[in-house]
Amino acid sequence: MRSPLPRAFYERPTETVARELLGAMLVRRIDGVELAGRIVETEAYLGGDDQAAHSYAGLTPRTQVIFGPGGHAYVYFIYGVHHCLNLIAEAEGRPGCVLVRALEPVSGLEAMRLRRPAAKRDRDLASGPGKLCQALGIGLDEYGADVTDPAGALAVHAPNPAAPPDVAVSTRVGIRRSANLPLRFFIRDNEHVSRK
DNA sequence: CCGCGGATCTTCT
DNA sequence: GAAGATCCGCGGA
Repeated sequence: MRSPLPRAFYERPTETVARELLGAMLVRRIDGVELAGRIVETEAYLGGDDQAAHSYAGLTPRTQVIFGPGGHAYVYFIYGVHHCLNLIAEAEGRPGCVLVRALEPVSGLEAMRLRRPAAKRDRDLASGPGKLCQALGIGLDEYGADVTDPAGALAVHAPNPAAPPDVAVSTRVGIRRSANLPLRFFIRDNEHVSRK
């Protein structure tokens, strides 16, 4: 009997949440099937003076959920093509979110392959923020979803405490502003990380 | 393996 | 108008 990580896990400093999400299991129920992947890469987007964060522009219809309580999903559409999934950190009233950048597929691989026809190998299924949303069928319908809800279609389960990941840190990928901050976390030498 | 450009929508200047 | 937390197919080495 598994249960999702509680809200208290998320309502902590964003960097801590980003680091400790490594190794956790993202579980997606869709079309009667359960898909799951281990989180192997994340990035923290902070409140305050992090100019790369969407919340830097203030509270807007799009960024509303980032200012709400922790443990909810922030999904947005980018480049007219892809969706990206974030998990909200910090308590209500304080912005902060964690971009889920890559998963190691664990179950439901057949369904993931059907959703990702461009993936030639299994390491292409979810090794990027847009790829993993496509693999798991995550879109704007999941905006605001409560990932601490055991009955929800999207949930996150605790990592195995007996196998703590070897965590590496770098600058974030694909941004221009506040680009020099060490806010990207990934599991060292994992084949499913989006890039070196 | 590496670099380049197109796709195509939302948000902000 | 333009940039953007991206991905993919193509061509060349």
